[in-house]
Amino acid sequence: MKFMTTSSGTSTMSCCVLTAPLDEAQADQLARRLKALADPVRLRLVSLIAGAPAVCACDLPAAVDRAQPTVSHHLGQLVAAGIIEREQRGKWAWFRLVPGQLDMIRAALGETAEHATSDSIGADAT
Amino acid sequence: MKFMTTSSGTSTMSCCVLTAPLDEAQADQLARRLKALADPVRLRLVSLIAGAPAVCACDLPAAVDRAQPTVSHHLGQLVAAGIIEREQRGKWAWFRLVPGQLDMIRAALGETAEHATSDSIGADAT
DNA sequence: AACACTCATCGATGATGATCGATATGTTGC
DNA sequence: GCAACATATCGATCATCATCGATGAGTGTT
Repeated sequence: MKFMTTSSGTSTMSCCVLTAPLDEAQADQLARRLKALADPVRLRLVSLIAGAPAVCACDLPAAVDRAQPTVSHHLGQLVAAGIIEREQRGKWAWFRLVPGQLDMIRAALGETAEHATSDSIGADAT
Repeated sequence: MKFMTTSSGTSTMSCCVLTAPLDEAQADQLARRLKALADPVRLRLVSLIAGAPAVCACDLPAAVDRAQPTVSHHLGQLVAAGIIEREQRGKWAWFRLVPGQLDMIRAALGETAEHATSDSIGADAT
């Protein structure tokens, strides 16, 4: 019942969902990052921020049609998840993607997986 | 405020977060799939199911250390999201990955993105 | 210093979700 | 048909979360 866990600390995320059963720590870590992305408003924020080298927070409430505190809340979640980063620039806050983070998440979801396409589904089920 | 949406019905998900700002429909769709994955128990279920051509539901409650109704609930969510599929095999239910679904999600998160790495962050911020 | 502006934090609220015991549905074997 | 088993559904509970008005903290301007 217990798997051989590798006890990955905080940022290893060994490899991917498809190669070996995730242990609890790996699953928690990946789930935390996916949860940060799994919201329509946050996805749109990420895609807006990804569209330019950096984006001013002042433009975002109108762009996603949400109140300023709501946007600030979502941006905070994305920063906490390490997906975007914040830079104060005088009166304004600018956000940009943290390079490689989205790719890490994508990689954790399956590298370039090319299995799971058998058709007989199971061998002996009485 | 309104983008030119392509009104993608149920499975288009045009391209990816990184190429153009997602409209609300695209963001909703992708968020729904990511939400289905963004839970530690479901991630472990997916990785277990991915490890074999098919997996019997009877093995899963013990494998993820949750009660049977809880596991059934999570499996239902994954099926509803189109990530796994169910097949009744006599008394047992077998689950397997739906080929290509995880890859679709990965693709929506960025194809093979290679931008967002400038350093000056914004040009004029008076 | 007083003001205007940008953005984060606080506090409240309504919605969504994870969990599991109890139960219903469906299957196998007698 | 009945007992035994596998799995889904129901109902309740507790936790998490999205949202926004009000407010606070920081910055630039006059």
